[in-house]
Amino acid sequence: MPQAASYEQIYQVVALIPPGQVATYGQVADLAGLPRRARLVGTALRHCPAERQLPWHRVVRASGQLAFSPGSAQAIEQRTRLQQEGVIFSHWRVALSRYQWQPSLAEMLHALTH
DNA sequence: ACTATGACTGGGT
DNA sequence: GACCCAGCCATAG
Repeated sequence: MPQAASYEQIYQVVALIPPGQVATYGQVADLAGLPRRARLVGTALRHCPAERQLPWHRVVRASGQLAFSPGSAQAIEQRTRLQQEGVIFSHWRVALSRYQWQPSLAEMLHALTH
C-alpha cells in the first residue's frame, strides 16, 4: 500500500466535493496539502477502493475535460454520473466557471475536526 | 539506482 | 478555442 498517508488525505478531500460540483486534480492536491502533486491525485483515484464510495467522478482536469478519452467506458460513466447530478456537458467538457467547487475556510475547518 | 509511465499543468503558438 | 511541449513527481519494473 504505497503512500497510504497521502492517499488518505486525497480521499478525504474528494469526499468533501458537493454533488453537482467538480474539483480539478491540482485543486484536490492543494487542498490535501500536496502542492504540485496533481498526478498523484490521479494515481490515488486509480487505486481508490470501491468500498469507500468516493465521488471520484467529481474530479476533472484543469481544462474542464475528463481525464479519460472521450467515448471510453470510463469517460461515459463519469459523464453520466455528473449529468445525473445536474452538471451540463458540452463537447465532453464542463464549464469550471459554473461548476467548480469553491470551499470556504469554514467548510475546511469543519472537515478537519471530523 | 535507473528508466518508463501516467485519471496532470501552465505556457507558448 | 486548438495543439504541442517541457516540467512535474510518485509509482512500477
